[in-house]
Amino acid sequence: MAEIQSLAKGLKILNLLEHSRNGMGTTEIAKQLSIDKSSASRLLHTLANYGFVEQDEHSTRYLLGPQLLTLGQHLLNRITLRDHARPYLHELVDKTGECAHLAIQAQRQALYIDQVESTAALRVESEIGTLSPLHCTALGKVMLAFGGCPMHDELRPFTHRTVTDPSTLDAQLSQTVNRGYAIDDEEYNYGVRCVAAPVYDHRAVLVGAIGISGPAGRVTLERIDDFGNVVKETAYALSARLGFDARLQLTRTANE
Amino acid sequence: MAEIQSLAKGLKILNLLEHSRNGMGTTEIAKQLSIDKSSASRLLHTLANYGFVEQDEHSTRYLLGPQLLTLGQHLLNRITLRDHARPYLHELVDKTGECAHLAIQAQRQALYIDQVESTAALRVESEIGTLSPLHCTALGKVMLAFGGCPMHDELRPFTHRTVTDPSTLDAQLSQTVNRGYAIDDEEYNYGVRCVAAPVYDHRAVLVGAIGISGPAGRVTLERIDDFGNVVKETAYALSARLGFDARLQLTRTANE
DNA sequence: GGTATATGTTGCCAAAAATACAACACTGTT
DNA sequence: AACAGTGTTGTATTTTTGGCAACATATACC
Repeated sequence: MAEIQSLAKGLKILNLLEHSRNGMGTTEIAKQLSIDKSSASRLLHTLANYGFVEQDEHSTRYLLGPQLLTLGQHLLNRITLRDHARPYLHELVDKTGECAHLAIQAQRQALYIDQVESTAALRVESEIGTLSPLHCTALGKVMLAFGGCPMHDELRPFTHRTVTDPSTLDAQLSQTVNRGYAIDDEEYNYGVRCVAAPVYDHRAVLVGAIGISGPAGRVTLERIDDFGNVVKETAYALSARLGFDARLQLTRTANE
Repeated sequence: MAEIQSLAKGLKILNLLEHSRNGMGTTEIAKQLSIDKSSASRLLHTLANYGFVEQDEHSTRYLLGPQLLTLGQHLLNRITLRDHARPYLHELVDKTGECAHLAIQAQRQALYIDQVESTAALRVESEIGTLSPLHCTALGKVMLAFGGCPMHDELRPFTHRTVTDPSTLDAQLSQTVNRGYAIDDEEYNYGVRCVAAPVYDHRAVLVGAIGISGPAGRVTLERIDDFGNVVKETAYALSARLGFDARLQLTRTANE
């Protein structure tokens, strides 16, 4: 496949500048990319003409420019969580063979807003648009554990495994935070186990959760941690797609 | 000044894609930029390789890519002004009930870098990342009046109230300096009035502006001076937070 | 269903643009 | 004052790019 090399060089410069705290000089950039100073200089001028980089006040070091903000923000406004999440739900189905779901928090419950069915699965009715309780579903527990919103409602039982004791639930939630994914072990529906992980946006705010659910016969307790890690990684990739930067979360939680 | 033309073409493609709702095809892009289909195709492939654009699922139309989000977000992280300003924007919303904005000067325009919406407000699309002209917005007039950077561009009209006469604008700017805040009286958008005031840093250098904007029905001409004083005081408090000392400014202006 | 129109991608060679090298201007340092 | 470092500009050479065409694929129209 043909690549326009000078365009590629310009884009490489932008990627380089991303990782430098205080900008970079022409010579420094040229060395990193193994190109001549003069080429770097001209590439930088072009990038600057279009606002993709800008020079520091002393007209020496180059920084990322405001045009990137403009374009990036534009992107955010037009793409909804659901559109973004869909390919990742498919990825989950491909990797686990189970049904995948996307939910957001609404009305102190988990609102299912998308679903991708596994090909081999029995035909189940779509759960999109349904609300589920937070304390006994994997998607709901993610919101409790990572959303910072405590559970005040009564812990209504749905199966004999449903956790109804607040302190037991608290223990489960901190465990959830530690391992990065939540588990529902037949706590809402008999014979169904679920795993879910958090999705963050560009402000490091929890915006939803994705997860899988399947029959206890296939989603066994032996395999559930493997599933959990797959879900966790996929959710992380989706978050990155939404502009989430793990470092942001660190500073945010540090402030709280 | 030398420009790397193929890089420029790639950047132009990104700018084109910003203004298209559902992406654009190779041929369409080629026509807009008066280049050959084949060139457009190769440029797009290069942009796609680096994540600056991506193809729609049907492998046809091109959209802006996630890398722009990553880079744009990175840029935001750099700007500590934004972090400092946030509580003051909330304060403005609390005191006035209107939307509050923070902007900096970039490319001879006002770059919106943060926004806090009033609770009662209709849900408006975020303006973060957008560039606005200086001569007909309150935030922009602040930069002209207090930034010491004269206006040389043409005064393009946006509404019938937009000031297009240089000497009228000059009079407005000195009035702005005297009272300490700038007003936009439906000069950019019909039905919207804005008020803004300058933010200085520890060196007494203008670093940005904060302000509010709201429907002319609520931000009336009778109340606008009250709003102006609130904005001015809040901006002053933020400046103090950034280490600004009013005495510094006096010595600075005396030296010039 | 079959033809016609439009779109996206790939080879090839001439033509044009980017590069390397050097020279130059400028800054801060020893 | 000489020096080392940086950033920019001129010019010839060489590489890359871009136009043209063919090809493959998708979409519209009888």
